[in-house]
Amino acid sequence: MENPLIAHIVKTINISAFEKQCIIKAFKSSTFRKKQNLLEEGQSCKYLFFVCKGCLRMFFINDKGAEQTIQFALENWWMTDNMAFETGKYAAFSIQAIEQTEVLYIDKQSLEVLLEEIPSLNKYFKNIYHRAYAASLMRIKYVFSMSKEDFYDHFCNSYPDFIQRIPQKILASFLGFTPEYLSELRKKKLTEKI
Amino acid sequence: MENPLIAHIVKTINISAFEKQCIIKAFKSSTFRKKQNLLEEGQSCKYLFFVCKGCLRMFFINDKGAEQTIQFALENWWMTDNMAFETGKYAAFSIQAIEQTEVLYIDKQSLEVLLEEIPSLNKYFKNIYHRAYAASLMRIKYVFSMSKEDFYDHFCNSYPDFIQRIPQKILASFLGFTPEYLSELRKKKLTEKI
DNA sequence: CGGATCGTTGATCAACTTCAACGGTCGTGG
DNA sequence: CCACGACCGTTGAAGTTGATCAACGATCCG
Repeated sequence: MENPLIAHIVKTINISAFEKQCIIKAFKSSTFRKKQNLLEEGQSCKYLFFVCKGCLRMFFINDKGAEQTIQFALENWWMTDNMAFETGKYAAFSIQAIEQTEVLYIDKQSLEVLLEEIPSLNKYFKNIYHRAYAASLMRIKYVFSMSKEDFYDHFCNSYPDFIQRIPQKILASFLGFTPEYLSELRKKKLTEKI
Repeated sequence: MENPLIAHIVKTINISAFEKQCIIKAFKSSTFRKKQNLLEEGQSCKYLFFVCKGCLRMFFINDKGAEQTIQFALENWWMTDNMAFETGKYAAFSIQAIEQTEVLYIDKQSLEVLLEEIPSLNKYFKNIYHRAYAASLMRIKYVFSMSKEDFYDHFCNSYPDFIQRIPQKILASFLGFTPEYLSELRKKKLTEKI
């Protein structure tokens, strides 16, 4: 029975059994229940999280006082406030469990030690960030090129099973519109289908 | 007189004189004139570009046939269609010079060889993508939390000298609205200042 | 059972787009 | 070097999209 993080790492780089042990030792594990915060906006961001099971979301409070979700992390995704984790400054975002979620986590100093011990991990993380960056640009592309309605359709088609797992309020804020408007769209889809 | 790429790399990692030579040899240089394309949407994306001087933009054609700019690359920035460069699939974006621009560029195979020769470059690129990813998330944050007017103000305040360099049409599409509306905003700012 | 939160509905309103038209400027070919 | 065409920025009128606000029923959780 292997650690999901190790399983994920060996998809991109080769590591020895000893290195696997180093990695396993460097991470701690924890479970968060629904709605529990892993990080709060304005606090310092100590950890980098890897989702083994469950689902996280990253959000911030906008000028109207509403929670604005900006991304999700499912199984095998990394999540932290990258800027804050790296620089030691205060977090611009909060991270919260959407459902009960098991994570592995590591602090910055331990991560640096680990990267010294296993330099090839730099390649692994290079790939992780590379993909995350590319995905993020595609997201910007979609935001700008689609109407809110099309954006909703596109999301439903791309992640049909995932929309079942998240409250509509959160989905609405992720897509960039109000829960009321989402409600209207859903109604429209229903009448269209009949 | 040092190569700007080398100067940029040594800010994050230490490399030997020999390694510097390897890097210099691996890249080719080229100059593109204003409006010239470095990459076209739908074609294969062969190169990764590093801007030595000038300015590039990445854009795509939206469903209304208009060019939608999604990011810029100034001096010391990397740019390519990451997804297409990595996977070998067709580019989702075009890349164009906004002004006369000098770049260094490398193809995927040469880059892979170089990364084998100088593994510490993985760390350098890890940092590049990490920062690009974080910046991209901040951009999404701004898009969602600000009105178009505030977004425009924010951009003007953040890059006061850069707005002089780009046509308004391109700036409007980058900010996600029409040139007509940008024109209205500009007029409004002028009357407000008096 | 009771309170809080969530999704829904409808009316009103503001932000932004669309379209068409005009003057200015830039670059290109003669 | 001039003249022409193409493109760019601007204006204003009319039209859409999506936000806001308030109110109600449903559901979840303690």
